[in-house]
Amino acid sequence: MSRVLLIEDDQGVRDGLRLALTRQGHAVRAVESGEQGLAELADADVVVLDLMLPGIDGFEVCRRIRAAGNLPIIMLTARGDDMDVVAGLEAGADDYVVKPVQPRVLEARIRAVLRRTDEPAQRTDVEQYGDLTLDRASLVVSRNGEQVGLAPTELRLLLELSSAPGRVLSRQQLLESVWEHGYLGDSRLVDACVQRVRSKIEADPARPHYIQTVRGFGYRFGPL
Amino acid sequence: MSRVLLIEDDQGVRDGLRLALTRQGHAVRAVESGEQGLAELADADVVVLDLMLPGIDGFEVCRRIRAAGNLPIIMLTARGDDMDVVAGLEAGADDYVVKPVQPRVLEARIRAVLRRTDEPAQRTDVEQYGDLTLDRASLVVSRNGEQVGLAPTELRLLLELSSAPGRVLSRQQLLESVWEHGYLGDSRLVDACVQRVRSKIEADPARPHYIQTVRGFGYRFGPL
DNA sequence: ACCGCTGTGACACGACCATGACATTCCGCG
DNA sequence: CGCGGAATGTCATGGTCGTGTCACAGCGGT
Repeated sequence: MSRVLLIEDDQGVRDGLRLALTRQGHAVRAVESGEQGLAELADADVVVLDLMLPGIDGFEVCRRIRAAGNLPIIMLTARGDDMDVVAGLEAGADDYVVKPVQPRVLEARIRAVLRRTDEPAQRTDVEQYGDLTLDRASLVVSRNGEQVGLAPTELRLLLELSSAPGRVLSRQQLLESVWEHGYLGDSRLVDACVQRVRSKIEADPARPHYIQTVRGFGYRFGPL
Repeated sequence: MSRVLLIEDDQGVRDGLRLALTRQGHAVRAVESGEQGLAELADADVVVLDLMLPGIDGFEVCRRIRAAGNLPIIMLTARGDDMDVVAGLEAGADDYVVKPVQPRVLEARIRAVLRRTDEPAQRTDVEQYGDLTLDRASLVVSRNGEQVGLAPTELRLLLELSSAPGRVLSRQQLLESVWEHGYLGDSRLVDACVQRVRSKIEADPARPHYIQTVRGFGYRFGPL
């Protein structure tokens, strides 16, 4: 849905929010310091910023983000004092959320902020299958927010299989649509490619979850 | 400072907030029902909306305001349950504040919301991608404030790629849209031009940040 | 005529892929 | 219950393809 830059030094909170936001379909980049965050600004649509950071503190990070552009910022902190809220918003934050926060509340606030700042050009070519995200426009595949590097043929194979979730495609069909040369005796070609894709997107390639073998027929995509 | 429409049925809260916001320099119009509020929308820059209202309730008022335009809405309510917050934001609110609220906190949130919504006035053809600035009106491209001299074809290529950030464009597509002659066997034309643009806008052309190669498919603009 | 832009070809290099041999699993049948 | 064959998984490797890179020549404009 959108690219979230999460700056949070507590690893537990960081991982929890990353997982939750990823599940909501966001591309989350999580870093643990302000310096790292400032280096990643170009890749973000919105920043979720903890105030208590090692090194340069959250307020300073906020000011620098403001100076660099008009990227929306949601402050996330344990300090819910009125003075803190006012100071945070005056520093340029778009919203101020007090920890602990329910992920879906945070997600709703992210959406509310993006509604204001995002252009109507929303990217909607993303598909979500469990913890697998598949963007047919940018041709990016990611798992748990982690981008997966697929080779061209592997990517074409995955796209082909996922374009018909649940349907079994024979090796012959795949050879025609993915490799474009229809006839090729018996060959482990498709098998080998499927194997490579599995090794990259499956948690346990021996027990595939996304690309399943249908013995005697071919392969099928999709968690069923 | 700005015109605030306060919709709140409790007279004590209403008068208190009106006084406080007026002191901050806002022009406050305070009404006690949704019907009255909806009649006053034209004169407001931002709405502070109580959810517990007699007659039509706050959610319905919110939806009607949304339907009427994109006037920013701050929900103000005693119900701070997570579900309520999510529901309120989903209904189209820009912010959600739980009573009791310090007037200056509310004022800071009003300012934060207005900072976003007043901006569309400066809607220009200037786009910002990281440290790259792209002005589609004046056709000026600059990096870190430094103007970049691009040749006509290079500029068209960059504009084409950046008009669909994140989307992968094939060499064929680029030949058609940038060069306007569709068919041209195999040619390194696009590659060469991409290379030239990279050498001018990328900090490290060997590891491009803005124009990325998607092996086997084409090129993609924008950091992902 | 100069100069910058643009298209083209040659070359290098790395990544990828087709291939075949071998291991493993699955399934039916004795 | 075990066996055998077929289908599939796994792996290493050399060849091939895609891309980066460069130099150069035509061309058009100032």
